[in-house]
Formats: sequence, structure tokens, C-alpha cells
Amino acid sequence: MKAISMEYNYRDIENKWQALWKESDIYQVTEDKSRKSFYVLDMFPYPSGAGLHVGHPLGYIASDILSRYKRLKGYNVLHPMGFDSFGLPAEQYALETGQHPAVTTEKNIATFKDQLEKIGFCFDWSREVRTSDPDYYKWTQWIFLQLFKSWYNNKSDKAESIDTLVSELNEHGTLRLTDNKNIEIDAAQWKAMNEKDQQDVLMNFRLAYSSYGEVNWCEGLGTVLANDEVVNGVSERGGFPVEKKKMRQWFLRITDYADRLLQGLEKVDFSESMKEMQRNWIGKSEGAELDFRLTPGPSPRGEGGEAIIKVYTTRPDTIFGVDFLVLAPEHDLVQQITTEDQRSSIDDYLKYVKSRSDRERLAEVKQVTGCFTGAYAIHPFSGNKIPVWIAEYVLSGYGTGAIMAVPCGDQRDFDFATHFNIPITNIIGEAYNGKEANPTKDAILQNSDFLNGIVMKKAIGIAVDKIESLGLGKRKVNYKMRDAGFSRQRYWGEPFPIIWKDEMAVTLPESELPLELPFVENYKPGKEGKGPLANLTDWTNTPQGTRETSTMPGYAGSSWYFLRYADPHNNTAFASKEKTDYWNQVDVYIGGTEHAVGHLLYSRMWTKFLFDTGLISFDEPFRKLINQGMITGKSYFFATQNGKIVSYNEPAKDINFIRFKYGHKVVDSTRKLTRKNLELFLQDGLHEKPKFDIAWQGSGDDAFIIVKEESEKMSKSKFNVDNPDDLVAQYGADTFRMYEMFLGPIEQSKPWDTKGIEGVHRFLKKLWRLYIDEQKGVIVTHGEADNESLKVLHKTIKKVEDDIERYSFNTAVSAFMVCVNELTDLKCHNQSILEPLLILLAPYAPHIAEELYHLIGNSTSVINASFPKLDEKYLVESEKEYPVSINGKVRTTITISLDALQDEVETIALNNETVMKWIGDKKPKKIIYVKNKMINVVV
RNA sequence: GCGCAUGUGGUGAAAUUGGUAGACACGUCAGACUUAGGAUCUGAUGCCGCAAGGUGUGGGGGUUCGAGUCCCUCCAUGCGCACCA
Repeated sequence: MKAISMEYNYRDIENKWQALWKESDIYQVTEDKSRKSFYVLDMFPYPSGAGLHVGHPLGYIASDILSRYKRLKGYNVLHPMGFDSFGLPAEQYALETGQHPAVTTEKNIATFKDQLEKIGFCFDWSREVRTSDPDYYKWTQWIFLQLFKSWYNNKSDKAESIDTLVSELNEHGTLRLTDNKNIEIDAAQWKAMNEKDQQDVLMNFRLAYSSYGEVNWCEGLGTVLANDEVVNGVSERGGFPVEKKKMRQWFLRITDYADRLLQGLEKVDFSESMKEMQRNWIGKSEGAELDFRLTPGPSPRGEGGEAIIKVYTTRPDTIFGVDFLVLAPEHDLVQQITTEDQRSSIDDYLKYVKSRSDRERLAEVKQVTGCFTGAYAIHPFSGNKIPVWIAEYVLSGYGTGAIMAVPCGDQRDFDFATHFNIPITNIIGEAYNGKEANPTKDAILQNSDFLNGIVMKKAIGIAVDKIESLGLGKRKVNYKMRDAGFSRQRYWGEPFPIIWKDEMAVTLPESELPLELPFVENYKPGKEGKGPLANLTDWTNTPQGTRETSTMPGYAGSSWYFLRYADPHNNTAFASKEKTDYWNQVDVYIGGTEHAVGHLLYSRMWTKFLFDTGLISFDEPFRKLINQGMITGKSYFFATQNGKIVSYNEPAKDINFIRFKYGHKVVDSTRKLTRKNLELFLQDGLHEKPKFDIAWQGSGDDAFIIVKEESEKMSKSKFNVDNPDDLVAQYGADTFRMYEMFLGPIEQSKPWDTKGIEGVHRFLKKLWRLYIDEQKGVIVTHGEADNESLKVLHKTIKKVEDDIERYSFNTAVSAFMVCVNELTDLKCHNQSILEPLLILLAPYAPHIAEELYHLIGNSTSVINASFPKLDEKYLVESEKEYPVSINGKVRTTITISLDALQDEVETIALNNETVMKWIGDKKPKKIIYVKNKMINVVV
């Protein structure tokens, strides 16, 4: 039996090499100091039950190509993968099915790894990390303890051991740090305090701290959530309503790092929109805090002391435009300053405010509501009486919870003043038209005493200086960002290494880490909003006290995992400094935008903290961030009316849309939608009202409906998930890899569409035929390569190198296609061309490259080859036909040598008949010779 | 409302510093070889026009010998933030 068909059998080739690579541990890397390191990282996935979809690998493929490329370039490349395996979904699943999260997680990870392996990634699996692994979370707990034992010293502008704070207090007592971080006790008082009180003081400084505070409580999930996990008043995961609740919680004092997180953005290579999102989240604003005294009056003003209202403003220049003050309804002073006349109205208003949920408040932003307190404040400069109001539009959580209202300059203040007939003072002359506020900073101030005639921009500084010098207030920087909630009333997370004793948090000794997550029978929440761990009394009660029963949030483990990859099996430290120094920062980090304000900010904070403590030597984790665009799925909808499918002749109104799974039967031969299918989807309750047009097709008895497709994020519930396995099975991993790159720029979102995949597959077959003839076998020739083929090769080397270096992964694919097309045309089968080509291609299509590399006689792996050297001499053409443009319009061509001198070109051009025909007898003003591009004659 | 990003053929998209716009691929059309073709190969394909030619990168304006690229302005789409004082 002869005729071993030598066609491109991707299935066998890929299986074979994947097995061999695995066997030989070819992707394992060590800290080889003789080579420069390069660290390429993907955001590690949460191992969901759904497995991988086509959107996942997009980033992984790009990072894989980059890693393989850098490796060919001689770098020692760290390219690890792991799993963010703690988290809510596994626990929700456990609640429903009773299966232990550890079991489902394990199973899901196996599926993920299997899928990843089939795509041929070069991950060093010996460095795999899993956040739910005790050997890993031991160090998450350890870092938490370090945070607990540290405080942020504004003087040194870094985190320090809490001991430095203690000794400071022992020696000097009073500590002046920033506005909101003062301890005003003397050393004697401090020493006189009992331990509990001392601990309470320290708790106000620890970077991981516990406190009673308003938290986002999500009843549906039975836990609290961090601000970034709440979207529009509902939980990001599951969409359950979220309410404010006072509870004892753990927090991360990320606000102390606000400024450094902001400054750090200057030195990292993130996209502008990503930086902007982070800046937005941090929300720094500079302004002033200003005191308004209240007029003395008959109304109760608290015991003895006169009430002072502190307002926060970013526009102190508008101080003379203040017509009233507004307090948040929750403001502490509200009860104290309300006059008897107004008391009942205020109480009614407060009742009304309380009845409204966060969601209602958000939804009805435009509505103007408020109530007068009866109190008046004194304008600090003019001495005028200013009414004090309360209103919903002032938030208690921002600034001081009180504002000075300047209706002529702020639209909300304007609306409020108009609504309640409060007279408006104009301080910007003609810039204010009386119909709406003008928030300009460029107007010249009037009616403004010492600020008259000054441009607002300049007046800001002048006003603050005056305010400060008169002791009426001070400069103040404000942040929108709040400290991050760090505890969850959940099971499937890292337990806190904390024991509560006499209301004091006691840390577990490091020798007792990891504090392993105990086994539980069921995942029902404990009493009083506590997590499932609270049900395990055997576990919670220890001789030293009661264990903390909440667990750490999902972002705990992911805030430092990139460091662990450098030294994943270290048992004595989270990673040795020697190794983190070697691998250093992540050179390129690839992942989605959805982590803009969560994971990325927390990682940056943890890195800065570990840097402060001297445990690592860099304070930004990621040098460059690439945000892969989302690959959206196509959803298909059918129109229905009263539960029936809308037919061609019916009028199209009151139409509902039913989500339908894409399938050939339905969309291709759309004669009718079967009753069974319809019922199935009606039962799923997936009624939706999308905004697109309906496309009617056919007529009469043949009428059918195709409802246009819509691109959305892929999700199981939307029936629009495409699974990479199918494509890999049908076309092979190499085709799949190249196709995902070929789709378009990595950072762009795009709908998933397989219709172009054939083209890529055809390319690989065409490539194969350069090396192999189905009958004759290997047809590679030896000897000198011809000049034309060499030009093609070197052009490709240059293009591919340039493209990958600028992360343009899609254009390099085209370069390969052009190359193979041209070599096919040239009938080039020369080894000295075709071997380097395989090395070039190996990052994109490693399997076929490896197979051919061996078939043409190599015994080593293409993975360990060296990137072909570019010889520039093949890039230049000795003579070239240049387009000649006359006044910018191309009219003819001239053939000259590439390195012709400018005056030589001019002579040739002026002797050229066609050129002369175009310019006639006019003298050209100048002749521009754009090297390698064109010649332009300006007449 | 504010901020950021993006607008190029029937489609996905190229054009790296301003220099022949539409590479490459899909699709479509025509053809070759075939018992067959969902294999392979060749050619055509922005639009108008038989053609010469004209026109063309969301609209308008500007800078330049020359603009998809730079500037101004308007429009559309996507994402983010949103009573943040």
C-alpha cells in the first residue's frame, strides 16, 4: 500500500505536536540571567461552567503570538496562565445543586485547560496558579496581614509599619497628617488609654481595616459588594437590588493611594480611555472648604456653640454669587438648625427622601425637590443673610455634604432657585442671560467686591488665598473614590486570618497560614447577615476568640497573582525578590476593558503597597496594557404579536421579539418557525424589544420573517455563544488562531463571523503546497535562491517584525498571505527561503510550522529557532518607476534609480516629454522628490 | 449633560513619519480542469460612464504643491461616568 497522501492533515499534525511539546516541557522557563526577560500576561480567567467561547482566545492568541515572537527574538519569555477560581458563580451553583465549589471548580478548570491546549498555546503550565489553592491563598492572607499591620504616612508618602505610628504616638502624641487624618491626643493621653481604645485609634489608620460603615448590601446575593460591583443600583452579577446598610466590614484604604494611583497613570502605557476611566473613578477635584456661620436667632442651635456649615466648592471665585446653601438631607446639622416654623415641613421632606430608593433617585434626576430649614447663614464677605435649604441633589457622601449654591453659574442651583423663587445674583454680567446658568471660567467677575474685574480662572486662586488668610476655610482636594469594601458574607473565598477577641481584631500568627477554608455541608447564609462560615461553630470558636466569618472578595486573589507567577512554588514568601526582580513588571498585559476600575486599580494599589514595604522593586504592575475588543455574538430575533408569529400581511405594531437560537433550519429555510421551537423560547421568558428593523421576505404562502440580527456580548442565556472547539475541529488550531487575528485590530470590538475563515484555511493549504506535493512528498529544493524570492522573503521579515512590534497582529497575517502568493507565483521551493518563512510563521501557526520544519530536515524545534535576520539590501530596488505628479495630480511615470540625487531627478524630469507636455512652457517652481514614493512637480 | 474612542467598497478591513486610497481576505461575476465539486487554478470587481474621463475615505470649511492622515466646525455610532458642587 503506497500513496501515503501528503495532504495537509491538520488534525494529525496538531495532535502529534501538542503531545510532543507537552512531553518535552518545551514551554518551561527558568530564570536564565544570561538572557533578557520579557513578561507577557493574560488576565487569568474565572473558570466558569460554560467553558471557553470565541471571545476568550482572542487575547490569548495575541499574547501567545507575542510570546513566541519574543522568544524567537532571543528573550527569555514568561508566559503563564492560571485561574481566578474563587468567586460567586461557583457558590451560586453550589447553592442550587449542592455540589461543592471545589469540585465544580476543579472540573471547570480541567475543561478550560483542555480547550486551551487544543489551540496550541505556549503557556508554562508548571507555573499555573489558582487563587483557591491553599498554597496560593496563604500568601493572599499574608499580604492582607501586612496591609492590616501598615498605615499610610503622608509625610513620607508611603506605607509604613503600624509600629512607626505607635512609637510616634508614644513619643509625641498629636499627629498632624492631612485634614482628615489627625490624632489630637498627647502622648500621655495615648499611654493612658486601654488596649481596646488604642486599637480603635490604630484601626483608623490601618490599610486594611474593619469598621462599621454604610455598605452596599445585596440581599439577593446575601453579601456586601464593592462600589465597582454595583451598577445602576443593582449588582453587577445577577442584577439584584442593592441597598445601603450599616454593618461591620473590612475595607481597603485605597483612598490613601488615590494620588499615587493618579500619578502612576502618567508612566504606564494604557489606552487613553482606560486612563480616563480610572481618573474618573478616582475623581480628584481641587477646591476649597469654606465655613458659613449661622445667624444668631431664636431657633434651637444646639448647646451653646454656634453651628457652622462647612461647604465644599471647586469654584471659590463665585463666592459672591452665593444665593443660598444646600445641605444633604442626611447632613448631621439638619435637625439642629431647623427652626420651629419649618420643623414639620422638614420632617415631611425627610420622610419623603427616606421613602425613595437609590434607584428612584437616580431615575428622577431632573425632578427638583427641597425644603427650607428656616435658618440663615452669614456670607463671610458681604455679611448678607443666606437661606439654608436641604435637597436631594446634594449627596451626603461627597465633599462635606453641603454646598454653596451659585445659580448663575451652576445649572442645578439655577433650576433649584427658579423652582423655589429664590432671587438670583448675577456676578458675570452679560455672560449670564437669565435663562440658564453659565458655568464658564472665562467671564470677568462683577458684583464681587475684591474680585471685581478679574477673570474667573485667575480669581479662583485669589479667592482661596483670601479665604485662607482670613481663616474662613482652606484649600481642599476631594476624591470621588471611596475605600474598597473587602469582606463578603460568602463561603467560596479566602478566610480572614483574624480572630475577634473583646471587640478587637487579633491577627493569626504567620506560622498558622494558610488558614484553610473549612468544609461546609450547605452554603446557606448564617444569621444576622453573616456568611455560611458563621454556621460552623466548631470552627469559629477558638480558645483565643471568635473567627472572622466573612471571606475576602474576588479581587483579593487577582490583585497580586502576576507576582506569584515569577515564583509559584515558593513556600517561604509570596515570591522571592530575586525572581520578581528578574521577571519584573509585566511587559504586556492583555485583557478586556471590564476590569478598568476594579481589578486594575486594586492590582496597582497592592503593587504600590508591596513596593513601599520593599518587597518588590517596582510600583506599577503593568507596563503596557492592551484591551482586546469584545467579540460579540449575533443574536437573532423573531417578531411576534400576542404570542403568535407575525406573518407577512399583518400590520407591524405592538410587536414583541423573541430571541432565537441561530440555526440553519430556521434561518436558511425560513419557511416557518415551528410551534415547538416557539414554545420553547416563550417558556424561557426571553421577551425582548430590540431596536432594529424587521426584514420581511417572501410573500403570500411563502412569507417568512427574518428578523435582523443584533450583535451583543456573548452569553449562554442569549444563545449566541460560539465555541472555539467546533472551529478547531473543523479547520484546525492554526487556522483558528490566524483567523481570529485576521478579523481585525485586537483592540476593536467586532461581531463574530466565520464566513472568512475559509480564506485563512486556504492560505495554509497553499503554504503546505510550497513544501509538499501530494504525490511526490517534500519538494523543497536546495542551492542558491533567486533574487526575486529573496526580496519577497525579506520584505515579509520586515513587515512581520514591524507589525508584531506595534501589536498589529492582523496586518501580519496579510503579509504572510502576500508572501505565499508571491512565492507560489515565482514557483519558489527553495529551502533558504522556505525555512526562514516557517520561523516567521511559527508564532501564528505553530503546528504547521513545526511539522514542515521537520519535514524539510530539521531535528530541532522551530519554537527554539532564531528569528530570521533581515538583510536590508533585498528591500531596495535599484531602479524604480516613480509616479510623477504635476501640482499634486499624478500624470506620468519616470524610471530612475532609487538613490538619485535631487538635482539629477530635476534634470530627468525636465527632459521628460510627458512632463513637459503637462507643464507646457511654464517654469516649474520646484520639484519634490519623495524618496521611495513619488516625484512632484509644482508649477 | 460631561469625558473618551470611532466613522474608508456589498462585507471584515489595509494605508507605520501628510506622498499613486481600497493591500489582504470574504462575497459576487466570468472562465479552465473535472463523472462530480463544498477541491484546485485563472481573470474581473469603489462608484458614474461604451469609452476618454470624472468622482470618491460621515457633512461643511481651512492649512499644503499634495490631506483618510493635520486644524476648525457640525453630524452619527460605540463605550465610560453621571445631581461629584
